[in-house]
Amino acid sequence: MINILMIEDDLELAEILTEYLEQFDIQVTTAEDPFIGLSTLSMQDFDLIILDLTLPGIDGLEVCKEIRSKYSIPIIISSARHDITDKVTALDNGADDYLPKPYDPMELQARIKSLLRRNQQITTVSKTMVSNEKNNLEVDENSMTIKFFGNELSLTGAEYGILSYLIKKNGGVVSREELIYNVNAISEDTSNKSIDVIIGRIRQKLGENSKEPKYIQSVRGIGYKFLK
Amino acid sequence: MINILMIEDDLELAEILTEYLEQFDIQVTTAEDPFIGLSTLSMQDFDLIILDLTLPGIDGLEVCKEIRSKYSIPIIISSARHDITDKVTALDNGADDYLPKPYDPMELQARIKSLLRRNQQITTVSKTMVSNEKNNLEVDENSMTIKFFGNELSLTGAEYGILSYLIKKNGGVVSREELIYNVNAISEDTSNKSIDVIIGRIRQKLGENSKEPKYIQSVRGIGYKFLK
DNA sequence: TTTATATATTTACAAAATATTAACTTCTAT
DNA sequence: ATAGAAGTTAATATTTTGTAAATATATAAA
Repeated sequence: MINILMIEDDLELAEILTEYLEQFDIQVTTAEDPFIGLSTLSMQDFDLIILDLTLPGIDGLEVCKEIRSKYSIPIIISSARHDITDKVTALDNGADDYLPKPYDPMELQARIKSLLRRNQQITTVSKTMVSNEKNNLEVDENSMTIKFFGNELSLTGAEYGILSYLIKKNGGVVSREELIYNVNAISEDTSNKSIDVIIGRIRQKLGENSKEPKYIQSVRGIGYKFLK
Repeated sequence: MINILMIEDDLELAEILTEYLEQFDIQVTTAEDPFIGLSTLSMQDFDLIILDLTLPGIDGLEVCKEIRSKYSIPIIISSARHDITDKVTALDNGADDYLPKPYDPMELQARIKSLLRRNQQITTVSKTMVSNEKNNLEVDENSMTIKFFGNELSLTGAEYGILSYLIKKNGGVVSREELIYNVNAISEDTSNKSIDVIIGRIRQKLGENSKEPKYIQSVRGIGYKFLK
């Protein structure tokens, strides 16, 4: 799923494009106002920006400069201004493409694809950390690794899946069924008992004594929870 | 100094553009014939290609596909064909931009600059070694080469594609499907098993022991990741 | 408290899944 | 024709998952 931010005050056009792009698994968030657009950008992750130039309150070129000064996200300018100076200024100010209105949505889609193909570099990092005096665990979903006091644990797929699931649940109780159903590396026809076995193996790797658990605690009759 | 290869049979236009771009420290090599263009490309390093679509002997789209299957160099299509299908097909076949003739040379220059800004990055991975610290892997996307401890590795297209992809992912787990889909030199109907074989060949060239991998680690059930 | 029952933990093992490697075929370009 | 590369297949090695059985612990009933 690709996420695009569209800064465009022509809502009718925005609507048409949004619907068109949806077909290609591209989700569009529209900001009518450029300032709202900028604040949306600071709160959410997007893969690309489509920016109109004639906006209320501020010139689109300024918005473009502003975005480029903070982010390396690809920008496509979509504008009714056909002036060569506008095009050159926009491209010089950090825009990656300039599409003069009106255009065929198909061309927009093709240009988005082309730009993202080049730009599909480093994926957004998603890290979850749990740390206090007693425990210090860091889940890196990107590399599928878990660090325990700074050292990478050597976990199998099922072990990684269960431990990261418990950690992400942030202390909530998780049933065995929930684990079987949600952890990819565990097949769905696995028996509940097998979960206990995998938990045992994780505990061993954490150097945990199940009598006095510091990390994973069993919840009788249900499953397990991660101790915060 | 920027080096551009222009494949264009309208020599008058080529002459005008060449002179214009020279002002901006851009050197243009013109190939009137597409086949000569392709062989020039294989002998010299260029930063970007400007490709006309209506060429003698072969369709420009074919040339585009051909170039993209071997190189990751940016391609700007410059064409009198305004048809939306041509635009979309070109962009889908690996072109980075499509500029309908006639255009202002100034716009061409702005688009060249914008594209190169994105594309002229070099990825370097440095590792801390026992004895000394050194940058030991360096990916140069322009020349499509990878240096290992300063020496250029002799990699085939598929090997370069996979290794550079893994490195760019910065330690993120990459599935076999993702590699098949995203690495140009690998055809899309390749079986997953073949990826393992190519990985094996890369490992051999890196002098890696798969039991104790320093560079490429397999991620059971998914694919591989590059060790940071 | 004692006993019975349910549940959890641990250990050992077999089956299944997956990765690695080598040898071979096909394809492409020269 | 030849060489090099990509891709396939099959044999081998390895790892992981899941199960079963033995043991330990907790809960509830007598």
